Amino acid sequence: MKFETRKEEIIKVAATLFKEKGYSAVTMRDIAAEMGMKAASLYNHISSKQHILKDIIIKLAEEFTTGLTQIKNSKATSLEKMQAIVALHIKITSSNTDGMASLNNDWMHLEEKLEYYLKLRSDYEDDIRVIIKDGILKKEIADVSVDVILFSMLSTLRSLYLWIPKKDDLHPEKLTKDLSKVLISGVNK
Amino acid sequence: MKFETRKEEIIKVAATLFKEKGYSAVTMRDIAAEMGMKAASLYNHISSKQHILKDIIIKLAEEFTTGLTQIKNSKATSLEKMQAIVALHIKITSSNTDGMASLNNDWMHLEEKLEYYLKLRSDYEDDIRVIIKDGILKKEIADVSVDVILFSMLSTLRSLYLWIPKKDDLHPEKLTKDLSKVLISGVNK
DNA sequence: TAGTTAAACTAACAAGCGTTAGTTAGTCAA
DNA sequence: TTGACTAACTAACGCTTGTTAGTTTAACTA
Repeated sequence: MKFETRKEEIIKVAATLFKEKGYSAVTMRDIAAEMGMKAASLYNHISSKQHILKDIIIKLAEEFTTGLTQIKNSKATSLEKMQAIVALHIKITSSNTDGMASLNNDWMHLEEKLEYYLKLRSDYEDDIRVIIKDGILKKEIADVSVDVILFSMLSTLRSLYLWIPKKDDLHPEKLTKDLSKVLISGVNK
Repeated sequence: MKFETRKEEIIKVAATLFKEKGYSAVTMRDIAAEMGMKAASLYNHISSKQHILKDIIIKLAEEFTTGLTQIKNSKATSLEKMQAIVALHIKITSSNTDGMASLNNDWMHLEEKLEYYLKLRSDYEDDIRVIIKDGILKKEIADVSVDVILFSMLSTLRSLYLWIPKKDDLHPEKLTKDLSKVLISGVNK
């Protein structure tokens, strides 16, 4: 709180409200009220509502891209890379669950940056697809449809923002271990 | 198309638009334009925008409740019940992918029916939790955290609406088999 | 102390919102 | 042919939206 600029405070408050009701249902007056000021005063710190959304989403999307690039270029096995992806999502999501809600649900309201976001996302998915394919080739991963594996894994990881805040006593390492086990080894005995 | 009432047409069109932009960002004028009429004319068939949302969401939520009740009361093993839940989600989702988007993303904009919806949802999750617990007790399911299993499974099933429309050649039985395998047996060799 | 700046304010704008009232044109049964 | 019904229309309502302009207040800086 201490060293946060007023702009960062507004973005954080906005992200919380966006998570609850979605970008379109939140008004500048809602954000201002939560900040204890009038809507017009927000414009001393931010340039537009759209810009707030962009700041939230693009920052997170680029974090994911950076993280995955490191994993991709490491010399871990495919299964180890999968586990590292789980850890990456848990790390980023638990540091900003509110922002993750916008990333997942409000990306379509990006205007100028929409195309850029879509590129980041499809590249991200393609990179994971390559890791899975490689794992199947090296017999580390079962020969099921690549898309089914990718979809199932990403669905779970992208929903973490809904679930992590409910666990008040979060141990990222333990969650990474448990979730990796369930995603990779399944749940049957 | 033939035997659809005008009201059903409007609800279907609205669901498609809600999926693309979310309930709050879709205007009655948007829906009307897509129907080839003026916004005011919609009110000859529906009573309010809110009512359209309610029709979409509550119908689906009740379908899930009915389906799960049947599974719960069957004498299948826990693993068979899990597989039946996967099949239930695939069946309902593929019959109405657009509506599923509203169910997942716009339930918080329900007004009078919000409480009822939340009750259906939490009962639904509780019923699945019981099935998982029972499976762990009977050594059919690995002794991992019940919540991790529930969360991982439901995240994937709730995201099906995003993924099913992309597969133009959908075979529900094959998808059920593949997805059950990945969710239950995992992906490693 | 005087000048500058940061960050709040009030007031207002044009545009868009969901919805209502009243009207009109076409279709069918009596 | 008349009367009722259906489903569209135009026009407008009161309200809310994001945003701008201009002003005020208080705190630093010279």
